Amino acid sequence: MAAVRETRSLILNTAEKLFQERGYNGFSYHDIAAPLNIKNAAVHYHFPGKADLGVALLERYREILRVATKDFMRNGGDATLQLQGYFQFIARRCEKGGKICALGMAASDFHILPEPVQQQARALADETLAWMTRVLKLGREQRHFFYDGSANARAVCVLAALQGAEQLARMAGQGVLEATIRQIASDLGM
Amino acid sequence: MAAVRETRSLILNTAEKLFQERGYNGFSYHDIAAPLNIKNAAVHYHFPGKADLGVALLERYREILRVATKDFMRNGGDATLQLQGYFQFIARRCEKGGKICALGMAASDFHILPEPVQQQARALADETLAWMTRVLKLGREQRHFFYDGSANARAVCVLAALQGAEQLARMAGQGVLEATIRQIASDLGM
DNA sequence: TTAGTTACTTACTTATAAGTCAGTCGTGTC
DNA sequence: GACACGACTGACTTATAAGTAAGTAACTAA
Repeated sequence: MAAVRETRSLILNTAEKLFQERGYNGFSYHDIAAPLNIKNAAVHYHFPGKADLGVALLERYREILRVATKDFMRNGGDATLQLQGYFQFIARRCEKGGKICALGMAASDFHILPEPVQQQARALADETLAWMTRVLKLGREQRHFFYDGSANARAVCVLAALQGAEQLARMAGQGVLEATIRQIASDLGM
Repeated sequence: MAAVRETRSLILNTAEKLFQERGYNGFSYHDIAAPLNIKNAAVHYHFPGKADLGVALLERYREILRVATKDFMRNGGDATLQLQGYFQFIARRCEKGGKICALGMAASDFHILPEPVQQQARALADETLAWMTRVLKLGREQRHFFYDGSANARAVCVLAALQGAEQLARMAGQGVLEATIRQIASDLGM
């Protein structure tokens, strides 16, 4: 028997990878169970329905983001560092196998997600946008970034470009993501 | 009985709508057949396998784009008009029901697409990027647009931002797409 | 030492998707 | 007026996904 809660984490890891590669409808309980050498029903033991799995997935994802940005959101700090951290977070998660970050995948699968998973997806989008807006706002005040328009409109633009680039990269090559990140950074005067 | 080729077009219309709303794995032959009051098997008559349907869908989509840009690609022309046309094309296709344009959906579903459909998706991405690059290149030469960096890197950025915005708009509201379009236009000095 | 709990497995059920195939029905053709 | 053809329908098959129920092995606490 595995250590306490061990299997649950392994299931979430595997499911997250599959979700980012293939989308919510693109993997089954069997696809999760097989590489872990457990049975389909073991996954149902930890996550009775697929919606439970989806919610847990996005909750964990939000938690990672929240931990990484908590201090900045509360006390402010170096906006450049925050943004570069996010660039790395995205690049790392997408580099091998053309994965798409959970936010982008949740967005494109939005209409086929069960309602509780949609709620998580919306929360993730809201939190990410709120954080990005604050980064750009503080960054401009600190004269680290330079841009026209409201911080909010700019945040939407930057986040959209990152999400879109991850996806285009699947078809037009990994260079697309790197080129976009460089261009965004350069546009902001980083 | 329907007029010649009529049903085929209706199937493609319905499938395209479903694809843009729910993704490749998110709809079935039954979902296409039901609103047209035909049977599942009638869809198979026109498109034996789902891959045939996917290929036909993207081929038609590419054709629409090609027709709309053919003259510009050959002889040049007003870059502002081309770009504004694309903004409208995207906004119209996405406004109701949170659809995502076929390029973006193909990207996020890429790894679950049958190989022939992947080829179509790659071709669509390449063509769209080539067109966007030419628009931005000519537009700068004509002094309609102003931007830093290569036309190619900028094209990737603009296209990525549009694709990403469509998707974020599903979760964060339609305003996101409009804000992004305005911001892109403003950044280019339009 | 036994009763309970956790983390599973075995062996199903049910639903739905993709796909097949023989047959039907109207339409123009010779 | 028989015949062929295009565009379907009806009635399947097969595969796979989600989900369930009953049973079991190992540890845990009274």
